[in-house]
Amino acid sequence: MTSPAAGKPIRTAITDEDDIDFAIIELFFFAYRDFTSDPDQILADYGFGRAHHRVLHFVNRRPGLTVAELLDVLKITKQSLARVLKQLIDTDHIVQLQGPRDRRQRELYPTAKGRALALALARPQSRRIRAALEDSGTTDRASIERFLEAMVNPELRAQIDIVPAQTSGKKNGDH
Amino acid sequence: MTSPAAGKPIRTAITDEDDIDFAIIELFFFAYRDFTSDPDQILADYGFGRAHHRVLHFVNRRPGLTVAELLDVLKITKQSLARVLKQLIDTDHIVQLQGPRDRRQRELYPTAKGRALALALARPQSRRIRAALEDSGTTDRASIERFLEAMVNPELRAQIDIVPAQTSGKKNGDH
DNA sequence: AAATTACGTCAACAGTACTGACATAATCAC
DNA sequence: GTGATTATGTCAGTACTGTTGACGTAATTT
Repeated sequence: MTSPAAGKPIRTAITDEDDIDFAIIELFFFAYRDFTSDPDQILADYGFGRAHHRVLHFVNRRPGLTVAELLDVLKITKQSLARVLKQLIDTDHIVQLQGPRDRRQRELYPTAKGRALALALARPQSRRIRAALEDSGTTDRASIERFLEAMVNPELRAQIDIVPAQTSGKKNGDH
Repeated sequence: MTSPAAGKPIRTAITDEDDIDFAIIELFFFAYRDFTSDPDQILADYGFGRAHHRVLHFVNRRPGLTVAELLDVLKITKQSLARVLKQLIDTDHIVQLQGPRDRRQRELYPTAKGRALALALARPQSRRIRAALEDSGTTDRASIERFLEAMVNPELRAQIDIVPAQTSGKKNGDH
């Protein structure tokens, strides 16, 4: 059962005593696991995966963003993006337009089909969030947003605020 | 640039107007992206990936859990687990003991080495959480925990509470 | 004119997940 | 006890998503 040189088993659970916040680390894992599982059934119907979902989401959120910008947001490589982007273009969920200023750039836009799919994918996730806010008795929605935003690397927070506005109470409307 | 039958580009950003909570959907993506990137450098030094991290985490959190229980927590298949678990056992981070009641079962325990690695991996994540709580001015830590827990599928919330306790309230030594 | 940039693509590979099948040992039900 | 079920391990094959490095083309910048 145990190999000869194996260390001895530790039978006590690791806890927060080591000044490590295992509680939230674990909650984050469970929450994200179930959060991302929501759209999986829908995606499977299209033969798509989570990578397609992410691309579709950001193209809908920031229509006209370039390939380079998308790579920067997703933090993946060109080759990883190429495959899923090509599929989304071939299936007419996304179209590319030549950049107006710089004709080397490809601005990415959703089609009506792509927008509809993005909405369908977001719907169950949004329902989950809404229910969680209610079930947890959260009165101050902005506090959740502030926490999540603070979890993001400071130098990357700029990516978040690129979006239109109307996030929470006011949020963008004033800074 | 656009194929003949391509749909027309939609140039307006998708927003919360559709009653979809894109703000938190997106924040969750960014937060988790950076949260999971913390341990990557350490893992790379060992030739491990995120799957190893998750296994190591839960074996340290619930020493003596069986393979079946671990599969249920991680929501992956036996074959997916087999490879990473084998590596962790071969490198003496985890040991298996025959189940006392049911000898078919394999109880999983961390070794001192495995515990040390789990702590090292959790440290930067915990730092990020602590900083986020402070930076966001969160006074009610429990409210964040309640929200995250409410994001988990109700039937799976039992998995969370298996752990020792001292989740919220005052934690342990009330620091 | 030369260097750089934005994008696309090719080849090769790694990590993590899946399904389905099969084997073994132990336990449970009758 | 015999048979069914359970817990685990393993084999084979596959899919998706990610990586690096190299190369080509068109457009822009210097």
